[in-house]
Amino acid sequence: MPSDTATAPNKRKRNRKDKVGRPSGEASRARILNTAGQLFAERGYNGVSTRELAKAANVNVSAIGYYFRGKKGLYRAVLQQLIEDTEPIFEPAAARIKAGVAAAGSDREALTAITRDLIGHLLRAVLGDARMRWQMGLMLREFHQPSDGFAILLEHRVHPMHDAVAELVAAATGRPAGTPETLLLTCAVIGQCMAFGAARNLVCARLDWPDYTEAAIDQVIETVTRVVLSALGLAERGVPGSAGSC
Amino acid sequence: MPSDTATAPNKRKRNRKDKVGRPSGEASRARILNTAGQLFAERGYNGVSTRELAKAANVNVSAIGYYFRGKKGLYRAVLQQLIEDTEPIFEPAAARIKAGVAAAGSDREALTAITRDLIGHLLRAVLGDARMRWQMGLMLREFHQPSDGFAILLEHRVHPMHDAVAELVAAATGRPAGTPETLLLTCAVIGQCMAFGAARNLVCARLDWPDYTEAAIDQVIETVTRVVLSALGLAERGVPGSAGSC
DNA sequence: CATAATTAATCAATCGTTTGATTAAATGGA
DNA sequence: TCCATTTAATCAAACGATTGATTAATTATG
Repeated sequence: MPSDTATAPNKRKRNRKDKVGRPSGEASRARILNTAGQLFAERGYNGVSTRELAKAANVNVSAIGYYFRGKKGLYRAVLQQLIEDTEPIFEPAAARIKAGVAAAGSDREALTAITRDLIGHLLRAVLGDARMRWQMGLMLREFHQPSDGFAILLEHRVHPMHDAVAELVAAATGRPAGTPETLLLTCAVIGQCMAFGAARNLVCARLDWPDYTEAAIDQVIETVTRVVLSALGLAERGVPGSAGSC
Repeated sequence: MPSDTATAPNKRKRNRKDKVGRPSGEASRARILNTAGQLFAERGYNGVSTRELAKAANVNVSAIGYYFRGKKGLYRAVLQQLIEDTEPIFEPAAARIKAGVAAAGSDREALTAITRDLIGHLLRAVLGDARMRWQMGLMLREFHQPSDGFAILLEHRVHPMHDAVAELVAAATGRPAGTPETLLLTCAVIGQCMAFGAARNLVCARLDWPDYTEAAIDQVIETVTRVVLSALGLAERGVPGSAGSC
């Protein structure tokens, strides 16, 4: 019988050893969580049935109710797990940007380096790493069709990252960080990266790519970096790029 | 019983009067098509049941089978209708860009004007017009999770528009239109606009907007226009913007 | 009357969820 | 050490509800 903590079966009561019953519970729970994340990301909440999910995760259907109180609870748990998993990636990234911007002052060379670092890491995460890939897919789904979990996603992942990038944008443009102009430009910068993740099929179709290869990702990063740098007025001169006709 | 044309019930057979039976068939068909488009756009194919759909369109459930041979047929018809509806918007827009670029030659003022026109029209379509809004929502869904209809969407709407914008990008950057750099930059430009449509909830949350108002759309257009112009090296000087530190 | 349009009723299949029983490991008294 | 007890985990089976689809009958119009 599931506990009232909504995230784990009854565990709290026995303090002596805390280990009774079968030992494979944690593994099954994690397997469900992982499989559900991938399937929800690629087909949506309504596109995946609990039976198919259970079969893919090699568990019995009732395990979903046992561990997560049902399908909706599982979806919420997937979002929470997503937040936890991306913590060690996003948290230090945001912190590094903030610290870098504070240290850079008005040194535009330094701001350029920070921007390059940001775009590279963001795009490699969104387009490259297999796990991060479907996690970003799930986030994109939430952005376009928010569920109950959209709020916590906004609070724990979107706002911190946007705030950090907004400081970078503010430093580059010389505007305060809270102005609508800065916020919109921040959305444009981050949106530029997300777009290449969301429209993966479209981009690959246009470029005649089978999928995002390592070399392809490098090309995307180069393009986006140029766009963002020029948008922030940080475009380096002397590089055979698209920006700067001065 | 539905006909074999997959888009209309039996009509071709009677040539004498060609008008027998009830006259409201076309209206019902159109009502289903329109309602289905909106619902599919906001909740996805699996998120809408035929019963709910029929109730929303004020028709009997069997009308879906009668007019469209079932749910899948209805979805295909929605995509085809979408293509037809957006024809008078996209076709002349793409043509105007191509003609404008050809006429502009290397006149950067003219290229700037074309770009302003493009971004303005595109964003107003994606963010403003109620009908175009959910149509774009459907297209974004297809981009992220392609169905059978993705191919014709690609052929009739994506490729023509991308080709036109690619010519503009090529003219602005001085590169050939077919190079990977040009194609990627084109994806970046169009993706920039789509991103503000896809992440509507996110943008509004960040800007503390209830929704995209007329004034809000103007601000978005201004921001995106600046980004794109600077990315194309068309940034006008003397404007208190973010680009150009020359 | 002929025909197109619409209706209610019903179909098998699948949905998410729940049940009761069973299995496997850890526990504690002898 | 042995064995009954406790607990967590897993399972097959079934629940009622809903799904997309289809049927046969009815309505309305030229």
